[in-house]
Amino acid sequence: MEQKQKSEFTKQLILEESFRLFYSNGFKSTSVDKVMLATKLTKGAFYHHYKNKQELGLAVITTKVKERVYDGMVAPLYQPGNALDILKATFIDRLKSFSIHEKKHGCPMNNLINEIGDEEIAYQIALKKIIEEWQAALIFLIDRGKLEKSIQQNIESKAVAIYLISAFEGIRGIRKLYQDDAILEAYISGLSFYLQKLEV
Amino acid sequence: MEQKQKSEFTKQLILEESFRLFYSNGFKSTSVDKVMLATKLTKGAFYHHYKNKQELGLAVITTKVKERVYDGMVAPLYQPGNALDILKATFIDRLKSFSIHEKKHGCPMNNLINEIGDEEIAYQIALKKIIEEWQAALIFLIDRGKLEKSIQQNIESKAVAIYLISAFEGIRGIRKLYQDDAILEAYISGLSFYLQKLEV
DNA sequence: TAAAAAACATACTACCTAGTATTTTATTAC
DNA sequence: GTAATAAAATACTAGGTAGTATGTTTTTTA
Repeated sequence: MEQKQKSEFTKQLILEESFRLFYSNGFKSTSVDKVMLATKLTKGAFYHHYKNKQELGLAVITTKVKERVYDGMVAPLYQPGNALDILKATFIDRLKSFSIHEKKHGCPMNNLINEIGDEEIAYQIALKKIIEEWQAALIFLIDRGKLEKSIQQNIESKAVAIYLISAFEGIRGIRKLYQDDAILEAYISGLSFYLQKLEV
Repeated sequence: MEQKQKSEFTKQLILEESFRLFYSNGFKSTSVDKVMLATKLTKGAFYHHYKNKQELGLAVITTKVKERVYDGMVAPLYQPGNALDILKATFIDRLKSFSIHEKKHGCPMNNLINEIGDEEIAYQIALKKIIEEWQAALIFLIDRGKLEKSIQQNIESKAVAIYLISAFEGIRGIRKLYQDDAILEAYISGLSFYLQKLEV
């Protein structure tokens, strides 16, 4: 049973280093050689654990990228409390909490969507799954807010969910072009106004 | 004077083919060789007109990409008429008018922002310029709408402008993951609700 | 403990990459 | 018409790319 652990450790190591490199330098700019240099293992180890680079890309999306979005943007939506407050907290606080690195390099998911989201159907399916998990959590929260009368009844939960996600991913990209946070503050101001209009 | 025309024609040809290939396959996946194969010229011609691939990338951004955004999303904002109607028309009609190809491959500007927007400051400056031209047009229109009492006085024009742009670019990326327009319809519904809240 | 299998290393292939050096062809200026 | 110059073609370099073939070491199983 020791071999399985070792194998799992290596696969995880490759996953972590490749996520890190994909995020910093992009998917296409990150070669298998570069990933394996970072792990201090060799190409032989890589092709023993993964069929090819696409399989690695998919593994990174379905594990690291998915977990990142889930932890940061999905799980908080299932917490108890006033629905609108949770929306505000999740979207605004998350943005404010980003490191310099995360502001400079944008959203790992959005980067992949725009770099390779139109290339392989397999990538589309994997990335779509993350978006839909996020969307479902938002719809759940908005519906709860309607029931609990903190959010207006007449709005379309799905439309609001998509509009929130779109704007968030959009600004993560745009922020990459700037050296300071002024653009984020404008976004937060725009978002706050929007959320206010959802209030009952 | 015939030589200058020929030179200009070649530069334009290279620009057009590279924009097309960057848009379809991405910037990094498009080699100088591929571009020149499309022009039916050779590498010698390329390096006679451009210093390197970065200079080509910048030229594509400052001409083709910029013009595309200007024609589709900026110029319409300077037309006369009810400000809110113009906002609706520009954002919603533009989205509805996209070809299958444009839906599949997203926004050329947003693709570049997310693929190379964190790599070179030169790219950032060039891309930022387009965003700011767009933003300025939106602020101008929203301010006009306030004056003409079709848009609420108490909103922040800049915040609304950034929120509109973010959501639009965001959905252009997300749409790449899907095979149909349902997600766009949800976005349009979300956008319509938002625009309605700007109304006086 | 020996054979089998898994984990990993080494060495390699075939091809693509940006960019350069040099030559040929077309155009312009005198 | 000829020298100079611009436009473009050809041939090349040095290094990176994904992936393969094969060998070695470690672990498991019988």
